Amino acid sequence: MSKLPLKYYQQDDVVFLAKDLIGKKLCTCIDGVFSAGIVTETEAYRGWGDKACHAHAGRRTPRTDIMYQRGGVAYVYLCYGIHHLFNIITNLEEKADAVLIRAIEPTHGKEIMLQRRKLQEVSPRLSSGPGNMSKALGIQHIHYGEKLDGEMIWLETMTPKVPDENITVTTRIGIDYAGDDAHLPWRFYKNNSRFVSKL
DNA sequence: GACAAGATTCGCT
DNA sequence: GCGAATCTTGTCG
Repeated sequence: MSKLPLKYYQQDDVVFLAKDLIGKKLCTCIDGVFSAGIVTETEAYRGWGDKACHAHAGRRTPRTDIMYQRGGVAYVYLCYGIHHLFNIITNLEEKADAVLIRAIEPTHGKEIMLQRRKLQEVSPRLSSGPGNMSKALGIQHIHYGEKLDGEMIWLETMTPKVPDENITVTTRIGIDYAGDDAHLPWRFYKNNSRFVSKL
C-alpha cells in the first residue's frame, strides 16, 4: 500500500476524482489511535458552475476559504450543528473543487469506531452517511485545513482497483436548494456494498 | 447584533 | 415516512 501524494488531488477533473476515490483506503490517526476503511461512496462538488457547492461562482467566506487552496487538504465543517462532514479539496488554487466522502467500509480499528459511535456491533449505520462516517473515523472540525499527506489523515491506493462497471453513478443527495444542479450525476457508490447511505 | 437555513441523523408514529 | 435536535455560518439591518 502507498499513501496518495498531494499531486493526486490536484488533477483538474473533480468528477473523475470522486469516482476514482471509490475503493481507496481512508486512514486517520487521531490522538495516536489508528482507524481506516475503504471508501464506498463519494460526491463531487465544483466551485464554478455548481450551485450546490459552498464556494460556487467565486463565493468566498471564512468557512470556504480553504476550498480555494491547492488540492490535497481536508475541508471539514459542521452541518445542522450536529454532524461533521469531511471533504477533500481537489484541483489547483482558486478552483474550489471538492469531493465529499459519504461512506466507508471499516477495515481497521472497528472497536474504536464502535466506541466513538456508541454502538455495540458493526452495521452499515456505523460508517454510512457523511455524518456517521466522520464520527466513526474521529474526524472533527480541528482537522479543517489538514494536509492529506500528513500523519493525521491520508488515503492509500488499493489493488485491485474497483472497475467502472462496479460503480453506480447517480444524483447527489440533500441539495434540493441547488435547483437544476441538484440533478447532476455526481454521486458515486460501489455496487453491492452494504456501506452506502442510500441506494 | 439578530435571524433564517443547512452537503444529516435518529426516534417515533 | 415525518419531524425534532442543535449551532455555525452567511446575510441583512
